[in-house]
Amino acid sequence: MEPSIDSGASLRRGVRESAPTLNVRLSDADAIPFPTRTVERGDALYCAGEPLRSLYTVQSGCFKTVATYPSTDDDSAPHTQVTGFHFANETLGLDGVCTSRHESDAVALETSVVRIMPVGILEPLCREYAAMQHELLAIMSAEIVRASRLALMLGTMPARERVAAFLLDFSERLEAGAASELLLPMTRADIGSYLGLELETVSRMLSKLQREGAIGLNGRQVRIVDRAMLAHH
Amino acid sequence: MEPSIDSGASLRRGVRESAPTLNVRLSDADAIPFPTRTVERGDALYCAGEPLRSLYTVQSGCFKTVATYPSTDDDSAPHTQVTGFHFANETLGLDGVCTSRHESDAVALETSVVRIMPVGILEPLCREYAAMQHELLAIMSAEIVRASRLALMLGTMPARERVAAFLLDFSERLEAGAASELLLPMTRADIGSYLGLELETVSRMLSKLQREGAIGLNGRQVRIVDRAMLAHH
DNA sequence: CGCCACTTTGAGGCGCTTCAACAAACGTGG
DNA sequence: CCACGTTTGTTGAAGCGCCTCAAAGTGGCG
Repeated sequence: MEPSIDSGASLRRGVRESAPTLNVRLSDADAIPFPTRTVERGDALYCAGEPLRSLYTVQSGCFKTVATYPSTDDDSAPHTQVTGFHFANETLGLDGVCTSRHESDAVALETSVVRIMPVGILEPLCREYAAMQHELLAIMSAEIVRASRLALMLGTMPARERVAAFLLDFSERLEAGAASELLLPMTRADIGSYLGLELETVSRMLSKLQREGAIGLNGRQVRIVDRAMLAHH
Repeated sequence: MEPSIDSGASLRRGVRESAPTLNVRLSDADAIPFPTRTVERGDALYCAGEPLRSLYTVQSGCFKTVATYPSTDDDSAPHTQVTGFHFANETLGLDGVCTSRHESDAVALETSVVRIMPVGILEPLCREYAAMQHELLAIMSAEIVRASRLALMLGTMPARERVAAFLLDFSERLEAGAASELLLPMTRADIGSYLGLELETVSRMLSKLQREGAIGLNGRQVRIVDRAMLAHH
């Protein structure tokens, strides 16, 4: 896929069009000669603990971010969880700004291309262009909201609703926008880790949604049949 | 409490000292004549949906932020959850930057004082001072990490560990720093909502931790007796 | 073709929720 | 001041949802 000039489209849902000031935004970063990098399926774009050199915008493909947490424990297995999936036009590495080190691993779920934006260049750019600064802040804020929504889901929803919400969210974030034919790039285990469920539970809930007629299911191929049924339950 | 000049202390754990550039940071915002506001216990500093006018730094007291989420449902009760507690020197309102509207309610758990930083002033200031911009980005990044950690906890830990982790986190975030005598400003229901548990479960786990000798317990007074026992389990 | 990673489905058990009763602390008005 | 309702906290018993363990099925790829 060639890097499209998405000058009109905002980078994320909920991001406002920029102020009428100088119109240079992250979305327009195509205009800036940032290099790109290709990451093969299963390879890490970066790992937790590495010094933060750049932020990355997904050009094509898909990543998962995996947090490894020594837990409150010392010897036993550390907690680990998929904290997010990231598709085209989404930005990776934001969680590392605070410590100047990456807080999680970013692993490609398929062969993917990212645009590399060095933080040493990004921050001065944002000081120069108000719209760019505003958009970076907006992107980070959106990431806070995203993480909080995840926490809310993990804290309040039963398994069935979590899986349903995951499918809806996934379909809405696709470039096509609200497609009904999905091809999941991640395993049941990944989904389960993300949703705070076991992979067997994810599988069972998908099967149940299929029996109820809300979705069509064939391995990683999912067809959303009844959106309302997924949403209202 | 008078607004202390915490010029040396960083605003949050994990935030690096600023670069050797012009030394104007959010931490030094005392130097800027931002107004303050007092919020009585139980009152809202802001509510979800309101337009974002300012960010707020807690001077004294404590807040909870509550997310109300229409859920995937229409008629039944909406999901609601405490997404965070915020003590002195912590910043409120960051989740609203992306939509220019607050995403949650902020309610004072006790009579509290905040410093009001209008976003219309803050963004230009950050463009002028690199260190200030960097610190704002760092604070937002730290909030992403915080929310992700919460999600990780909700996704992986059993009830006992959640409560133990909550107590440790609380004690570390106190101004005194790692105090062992805590006075919880929030109810069991608040804690439960935050941890994705029922209030009865929180109460049971606290009692259990007391029986095991990890803490002393008397209503909202908690004394941390054995830190290792809380951490390593 | 045969291996391996992934998925599905079943059966049983545990952890947390739910429902319920009671105790304690608090504020309020008589 | 104490009686009173309200809010908060504790503890018990029963039930269910998800996890755990197990086994078989499926698809991709060397």
